[in-house]
Parts: sequence; C-alpha cells; structure tokens
Amino acid sequence: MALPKQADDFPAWYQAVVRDAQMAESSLARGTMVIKPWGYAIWEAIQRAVDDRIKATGHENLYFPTLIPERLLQQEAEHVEGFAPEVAVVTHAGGEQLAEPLILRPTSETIIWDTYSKWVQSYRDLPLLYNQWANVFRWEMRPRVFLRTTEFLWQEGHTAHETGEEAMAETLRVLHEVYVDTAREVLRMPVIPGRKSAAERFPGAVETFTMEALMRDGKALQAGTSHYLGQNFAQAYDVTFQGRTGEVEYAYASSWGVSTRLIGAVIMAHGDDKGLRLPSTIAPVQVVIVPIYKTDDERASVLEVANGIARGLDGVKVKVDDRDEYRPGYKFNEWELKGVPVRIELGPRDITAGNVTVARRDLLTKETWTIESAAARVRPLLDEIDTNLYTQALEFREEHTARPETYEELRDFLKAGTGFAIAGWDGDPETEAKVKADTKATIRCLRLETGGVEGTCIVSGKPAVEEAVFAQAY
RNA sequence: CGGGAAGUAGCGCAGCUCGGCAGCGCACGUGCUUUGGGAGCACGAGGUCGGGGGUUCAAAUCCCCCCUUCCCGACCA
Repeated sequence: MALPKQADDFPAWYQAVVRDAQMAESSLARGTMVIKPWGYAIWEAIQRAVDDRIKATGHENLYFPTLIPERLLQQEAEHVEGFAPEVAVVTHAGGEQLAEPLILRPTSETIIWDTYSKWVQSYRDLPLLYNQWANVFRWEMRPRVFLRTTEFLWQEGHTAHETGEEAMAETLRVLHEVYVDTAREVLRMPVIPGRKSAAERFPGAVETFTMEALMRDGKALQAGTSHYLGQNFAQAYDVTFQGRTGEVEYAYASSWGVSTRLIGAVIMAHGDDKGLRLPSTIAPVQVVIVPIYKTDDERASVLEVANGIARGLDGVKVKVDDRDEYRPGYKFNEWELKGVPVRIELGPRDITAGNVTVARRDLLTKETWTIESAAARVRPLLDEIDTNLYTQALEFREEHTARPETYEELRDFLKAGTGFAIAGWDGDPETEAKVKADTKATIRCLRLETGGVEGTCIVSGKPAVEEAVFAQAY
C-alpha cells in the first residue's frame, strides 16, 4: 500500500495517488475514466470557484448539445485542421447509417457560433457573455488520467463582441480574474500567465493566452487557456450585425476553458511521498478527527468529546472518523494519502489533559492544543496551511526556474527537464522549432508583463522581441 | 501510429523456460484478542488465467490472430 517515491518514479507515484486516494479509475473505453467521489468532490469545489468568478465577471451559463453535424466542423479551415484528427464521429444510430455523420464535440465553437448567427442582428444584441459546463471528447494518442482523457469535463466560455478591443479585453479579463485568480487563491498554485507562440496557438485563434504551472517533477502543465478569436468564427459561421453607423460587421469572439486537468495539476503541484496535499479551499474534508480508544467506555467518552469539537467547528468541513474496524495508525495514513489538511487526534490521554493533538498535512508536524481552543484555532490554521502550500509551490518554482545566458545552458537545462527557463527570443518559428528538435521542450508562453524586450535571442543571437518561458510539458 | 513492458482472485504478483491438481501477499467474511503511526491468530469465501482460434490424451504454459493497459516518442486542455 506504500506509494512509490516521487523521486524514484513520478508517473508511478501519480497513478498510485489517483488510485489509492480513490479519486478515479480508468474505465472500459480507451482513455476514459470513472471519477470517484473523492475526486469528484474536488472537482465540484473547483467548479464552484470557477463558476463564481465566471458569474462575477458578468457571464451566464447555458448548454449546447454534445452532438454536432460534421459539416459544421469543416467551415473554419484552421479549426478543422487542428481538431479533425482527434474527433470521434457517430456514423450509425437507430440501426441505420446516418445520412450525415455527427461528431462528439471536441470543443463547441462550431455549434455555438453557428447558433449565434441567429441570435445577433444588431450591435444592441452584443455582447453575448455565455459559458457552459460540459463534457468533450478528444481522441488523443496517449491518455493519462485527469491530464489527458478521451472524455473530460470542463467549462467553455464563448463570447461575442462588437469590437476587437472589447473581445481582447474580455479574453484577458477571464485569464486574470477567473483563471489566474482561481489558481492562486483556490488551488493555491502559482502560475505564469502568458501568450502562446503561433505554433502553440488554439486552432482558429488569433491569439491564445495561457497559464502555465510547474509540477513537482519539473514539467510544465498548461492549466487553462483563453483565446482571442478575432472575426474568424464570425466569418466562418456568418455572425454579422448592423453597427452604430449602419454598416454590417462581423462580430469579434473570445473562448476560454479549464478542465478536470486541474485536478491533476493539484495532485502534481502539491503532492508529496505520503500522497495528496489539498488546500482547504478544495478539500472535501478539511478536518478529520480520529478518535483513539481501547474499551467501549473509552470509545463512548472519546466520541462524545470528538463530536462536541466537530459541532464547535462552525463552517468547517469536518469528519469524525468513527469507523471501528480500522485502527488509528491506518486512519492517519489514509487521510494523509487523501490530502486532508488538518487531523485532530483525540484519545484518553488527551482528554485527561484537556488537550487534542493536531497534525498538519502540509508539514507533517503535530502540535498540542487545549480542547477549548480548537474551535477558534482551526480556521486560522487552515488559512496558514493554504498560504504555506502556495509559498512552498512558489519557492519550488523559483528554485526550478533558470535564466540561461547561452544556448548551451538553455539546451542542457531543458534536456534535464527540471523546470522553466526564461530567455529572450527573436520570435522566429524556426528558432522555436530548433529548441524543440534539440530538447523536446517547447515555449510554454511569452511573458505578458514585459515591456520593451532587451537583449538578444538565446538561440539566434538576433535582437529579442519576446521573453519566452521554455519547459518540458505534459 | 513507432519503440518497449505487461494482462493470472478486488489490488500487487509468482507459476510459463521444460504442457500434467491455479498459487502467494495484501484486501475481503466469521470469531477471539487488539487499538497513540498501515494489528495478531484461527477458520473461510473468492478464478471464463484479456478474447478467439490452433497443436496435444492434456494448455495459464507451445503456435497464430485480435483486444486492452502502462512507459518512452510524435498530438493535445
């Protein structure tokens, strides 16, 4: 039951955590997964945080169908080229071959923009600020639970605007106010927001923005994307409106999404050799109380005190683990594996002394509190743990971020695959391709906050026009 | 789709080379003893050996085909 060590075999560790913490298991069809209650509860917490922010930034939820006529996909050239290889097609239904095949949506721009063409006549109909929570299907080469499954859950926002400036502002607002904020404040995971290079752009997008997180094996994970689509989809699906001065124009678009991949991100950003470490913001159980006893009398008295403490923890997701069939040591390990931030141990010795023993998951340390103080101290401790998880992850990222001076340094660092490398780039797709050919690493993003880029491209020596963040990626 | 490994009880595996009663550990059921870091003993239940075909008196084992999973690539949220 012991987990593989992260340092020995990170993929094996990841798979064991997912399985042993009962988050998910793979299902019958290739690349599909059953999300089990512990994993789904984490997803629900993430959903809630993301959905709150989507609503707070002025969007409404709606729902489009899973099945889309195949011809719709053909209408946007780059989009079909990008997605066709991984689209699942329904050819038969009702015992007959369909006259027109249907695809299982890999994303919904096509059906949504085709529909928007009926909804938009005038600039007064804009903007459309809609989001949906949905499942999508992508027939990827190599599935990995949560990170890349054939079917996954996500939200996808699709907005239509009167001007390009407005659509771009929307794209960036969602990136920062919804995604980066959720990553930092809820997942407690530091991310680098940035722009994708043309090679890494979403098919059909004019500009793709991303947030990139660093996993504890040194690889980067694209944790969320927000796309400025310009007028590409409006032109492909004929979404026109009459503007303020009477002329007919195409609408401007954004689309953006985060998925169940975020669960994998949390596992690999915070997890340690004992298993998951969850911030309280997404923990299905924030505090677990483990009673310790020998006799039935002790059991009764310990549980009475334990339940009293639980009742006193107002607004905290607390569980008294009163299962009689497991011993305390087993429960300690199990809740550590599942990532519960705080464990309270309570036995006859504690009760005699008027104390509880409090173990924190982030540091694996124990402290002693008086029973009376527990109600007041739990919430501050949860906050402290959440802050510490973020700090630890940020320190890890800083320790694993290099600023190489020469191409040899960049190449060696990227080949080792131990983190981010930040360097000047001349913007040429050929230099980007050279790095990928030499190291298998990619430009994860181009920094947003850099103004005038100084210095030279680390590959070509020509003047740099971008500051690029390179890494091996999932 | 290319390279590698593997499918045997819920999980992890041995058995296969050299064909001959389907096993081990954990988990599971019952009972007793236990309980402050993954308890002990006893008894017990659980199997189309990934699927199909072939060879043979006899196949988990040998041969052929197929499927699936994992790892490494190319693709990707």
